[in-house]
Amino acid sequence: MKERKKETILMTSLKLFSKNGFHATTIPNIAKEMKMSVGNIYNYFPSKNNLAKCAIKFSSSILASTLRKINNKNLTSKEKIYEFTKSYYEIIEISPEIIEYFLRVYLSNRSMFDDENDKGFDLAKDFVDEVERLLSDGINKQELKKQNFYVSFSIFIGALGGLTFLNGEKALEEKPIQYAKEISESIYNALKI
Amino acid sequence: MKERKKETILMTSLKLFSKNGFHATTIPNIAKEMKMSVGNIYNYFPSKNNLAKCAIKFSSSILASTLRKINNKNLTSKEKIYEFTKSYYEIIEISPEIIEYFLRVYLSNRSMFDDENDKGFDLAKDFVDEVERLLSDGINKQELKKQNFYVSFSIFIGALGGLTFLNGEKALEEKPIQYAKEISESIYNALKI
Amino acid sequence: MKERKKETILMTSLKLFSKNGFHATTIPNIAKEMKMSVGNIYNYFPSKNNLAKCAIKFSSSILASTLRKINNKNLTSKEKIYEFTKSYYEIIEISPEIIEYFLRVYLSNRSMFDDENDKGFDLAKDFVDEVERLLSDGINKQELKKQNFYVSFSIFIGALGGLTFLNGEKALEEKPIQYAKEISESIYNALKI
Amino acid sequence: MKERKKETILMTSLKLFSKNGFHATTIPNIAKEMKMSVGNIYNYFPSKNNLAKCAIKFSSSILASTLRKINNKNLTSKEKIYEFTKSYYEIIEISPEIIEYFLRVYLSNRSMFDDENDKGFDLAKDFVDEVERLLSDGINKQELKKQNFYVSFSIFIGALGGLTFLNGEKALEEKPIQYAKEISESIYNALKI
DNA sequence: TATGAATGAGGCTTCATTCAT
DNA sequence: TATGAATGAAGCCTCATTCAT
Repeated sequence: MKERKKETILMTSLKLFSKNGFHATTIPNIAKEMKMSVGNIYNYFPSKNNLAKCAIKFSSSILASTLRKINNKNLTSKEKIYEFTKSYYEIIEISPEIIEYFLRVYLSNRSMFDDENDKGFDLAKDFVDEVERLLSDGINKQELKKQNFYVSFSIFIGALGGLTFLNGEKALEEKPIQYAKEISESIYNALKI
Repeated sequence: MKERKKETILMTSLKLFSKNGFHATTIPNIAKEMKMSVGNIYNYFPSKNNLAKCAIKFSSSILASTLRKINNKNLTSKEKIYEFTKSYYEIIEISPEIIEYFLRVYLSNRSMFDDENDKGFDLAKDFVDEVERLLSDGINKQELKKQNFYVSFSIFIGALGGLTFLNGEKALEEKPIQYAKEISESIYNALKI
Repeated sequence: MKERKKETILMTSLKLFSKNGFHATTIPNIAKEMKMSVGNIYNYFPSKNNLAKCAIKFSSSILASTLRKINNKNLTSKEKIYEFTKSYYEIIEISPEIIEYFLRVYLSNRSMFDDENDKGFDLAKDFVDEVERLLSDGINKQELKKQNFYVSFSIFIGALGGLTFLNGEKALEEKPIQYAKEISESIYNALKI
Repeated sequence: MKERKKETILMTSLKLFSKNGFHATTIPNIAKEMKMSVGNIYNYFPSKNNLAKCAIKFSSSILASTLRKINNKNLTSKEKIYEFTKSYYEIIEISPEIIEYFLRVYLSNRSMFDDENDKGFDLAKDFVDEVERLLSDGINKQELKKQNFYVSFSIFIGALGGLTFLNGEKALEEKPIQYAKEISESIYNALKI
């Protein structure tokens, strides 16, 4: 149950951080949202920074496991890209904070996450590894073009993030998921052999 | 000369904001970097928020004019995409702050930029308009696929930004510009008819 | 057994207070050191302040009884001074907290110990009384000079404390007890007729 | 004038620290006492700890220079001890905080003053050096007994401090300075050949 | 225009103490 | 008795902004 409450705090923080940004979210904000006292949060997390770091780990692990499940299916690369794109925008619909968090907090506070234990980007390593698996698998199956991993990664994840950004800007006319088919096809075209 | 000094302040702020983030950059930091007094900055910009907003306008105008020049050339869409990709990563090499600023400041502080006068994303309208011009021009010339603008925008700008992110993470082995050819081809493949 | 546990808490507090100071020692610190719960400490002592006050009483009573035993012996004043000096530095070697406590906690938090019941210094009254007994006894036996009690007290106890201070500063080359002979002789010379 | 204000802050802090102890004195307390804003104090001293450390340096330098002047006079050791005792209790009468500070703050927060730059006790080095000069000078002139420096230091400074303590406890019937003659004679007797 | 000292609200964090179990 | 999660007041410190010079 202690673990349970820790997770609740994490989810609430994730939500507020992703809605308002790291600096604009105060510990009292989080406490109030949870109807919990300020001090008690510190019984679960030693600092606001640590809370933000755990949130990164948490949300990147969701993305990683989502993609892992897809990678484990017996699908073509094209299908996998589509499946992940769909899942990604489903997450945005249900728990937008999981993805928004990267844009709002991680991107702009990277240095905050660097310390002797974690190397910043490593926090998302599991997810990056799964992307690599998807890509190298497609290359092996001669479905995808053999090209620099960073380029493919940028195309794939950059495109997904780009639409997320536009969604956050309220620039889209439809919900992101409506664009899933179209965007995943474009991504596929960029990566295919 | 007043205009001249205003611009110096802007450039310095842009540099510091993009290096350290908006909240981690203080007005005294900026003043010190310029060997100017804190108070005097307020003779040129009414607030720190306003400074950040002007910085957005400034840096998006650079991107916009860069792309405008390319659009005005007599080139195929493929060439234009390549040209802009190159320019984009050249900017990153010479003045990374112009691009980093979006990642560090704009993305995570959007609400800050919303007020009665500016609608946030509108700050980058000029640039978005040029992207649209590039794309619709390609469609007209039957070089690019006719598809939802937001999807194409996400692919194009998302991919460029994705690599910038990886560069910021020190995840790349080469300078971003080394990937320009490869990434612009992928983008083209994603968008072509 | 309740009394027994109470004493254990007291000893632990005394140790931590004297090692780290009153404010730097928290109730959770004490609880953890004892493998006891925070709340349970409050079943034995009503407050942290009270704990500190009891610790003073406890440690001054040790000094008082040590000196009382010496006073009850059939010794010259010179011998008594030497005996007490030795005992004092033995205590420092075995349980430095008993003496350090005065320096770390009592001296700098006197006001804390003043309330309607106790008058601060009175906490050490037993000990002060024994010092007085030693001195007046020496005067009666025409061994010690008849002089103002506070002056003699300052010389005697001040000198012992001075060396304790230097020991705490790690300024001494030997253990305090090595200086016992020399220092007690000096004290005697200061007080003798 | 900036230096002047810095000194005023120092004196005020010294006064409050010595009256109430380090932890019981808050920065707002100090600010209020000076009719100054909290933030402004930080324009002069980077932290509360640093303020306390500067106060140590300041007050030990006063003691050091007082004793240095006496050492430079052509006096017997007995006279020097008397002179310094008098000065010491004069300081207590006029600016008790200078001496009380050691008892209230330094003694009980030593570890606070230890860092890579200052070694705690070194803060008082100037003063300790002057005491050594007084003593070795007396030994050379065959007025004082050749004995361990730490022992003599403890007798001399311990005795002075002992009476200060009693004064702080309001245990004395007269002002400390009334005891100067008597106490300096006892000290001399302890140290003489 | 330029300076930089001054202000004070507000954020993070700590910890004595309580209380439900 | 014993536990330890929960409370919330209070402290240190930062920094955007102002203003007297």
